Amino acid sequence: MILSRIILGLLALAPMTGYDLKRHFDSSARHFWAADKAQIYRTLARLVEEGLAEIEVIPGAGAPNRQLHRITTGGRAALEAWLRSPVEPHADRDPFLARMFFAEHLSPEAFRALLAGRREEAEALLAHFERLRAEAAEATDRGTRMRLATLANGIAHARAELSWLDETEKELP
Amino acid sequence: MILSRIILGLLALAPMTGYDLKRHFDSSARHFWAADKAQIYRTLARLVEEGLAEIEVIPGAGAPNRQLHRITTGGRAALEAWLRSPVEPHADRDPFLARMFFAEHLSPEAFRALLAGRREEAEALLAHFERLRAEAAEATDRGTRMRLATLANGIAHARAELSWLDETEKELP
DNA sequence: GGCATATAGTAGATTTATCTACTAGTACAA
DNA sequence: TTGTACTAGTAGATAAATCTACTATATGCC
Repeated sequence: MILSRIILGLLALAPMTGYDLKRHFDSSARHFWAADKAQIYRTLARLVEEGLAEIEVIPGAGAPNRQLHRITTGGRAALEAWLRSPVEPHADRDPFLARMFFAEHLSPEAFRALLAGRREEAEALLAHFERLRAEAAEATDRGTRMRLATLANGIAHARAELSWLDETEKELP
Repeated sequence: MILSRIILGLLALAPMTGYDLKRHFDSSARHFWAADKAQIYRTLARLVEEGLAEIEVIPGAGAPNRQLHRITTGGRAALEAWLRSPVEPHADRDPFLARMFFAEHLSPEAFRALLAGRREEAEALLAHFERLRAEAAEATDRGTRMRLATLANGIAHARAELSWLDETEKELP
């Protein structure tokens, strides 16, 4: 499963709790992967079972314990093996484009609203990405520069989407 | 399920067999939805159960019968209700970007190969889209123009990906 | 004081999607 | 004549993802 390898990759950056991971998936990893909370915890449990990660329980004074997950040597090996394996086929599923494809069944107003909603989303996404990029310090090491390049990919696509919206709104008023 | 509504949309264009639908998902609908053959047939069966589509069996002379699926009045209503409902949240999952994010664990050669593979894919996709666009006659009706705009979206993103690759290969040789 | 939000995690069910392996005939080419 | 690819569909298992609903505590706000 790809999710398990992404989690290993994140744990290789720093030991984390399930909650920490969820925050990563909602911010820095948002442009390439989404993960449900339940799925993250389940996957972590499996990684521990397989010996690819281990748990250090940090007792919360009163508060619930934190289970800090740390990648093991075996985990690092599994991560690297995955990175060297053939890239999984990728087929995007975009509910907006699906609607666009059949939008002839919509009234002109409803159609314009559809495009407006997409624009709002794309703008929010672009703002999110640019905030992330601004937060990042200058890229010194190769790892950071690669993560920034991944972010640049999200920015490029968000901008492409906005340009396409400009054109489309002109073409199909 | 979104897939069922997309299938209704395609059936609204013309009555089709499961096989015909599969071909659509692999060509004209490829930039926004992928569907497994088994999933298509299962979904068709459900649509018939729900009265949203009906089957006309076309006996094959010797060859297996074709089950032509035709959208019903109820099916058209369901399609339009879906189009008017709020757009489903969309979170893309891109295995390539996931690897890119952790590519510091790769050797420089393996990293270059990763980018080269992505470039090949993007070029093939762009060629596929441009072939589709060339095949299409001039857009006269609104429906065709909307489908062409959907295609233009795919083209815009394929081009954005190629530009990003150009930059990234310069930035991270 | 009461409420919302963030932290941290668990449990179970259901829905979707994918994988594998079949049947069966047609068309075409080496 | 054997093999490959295409058309058309079925069956069952497994994997992955999502939804819903819980338990707790801490922190800050009005």
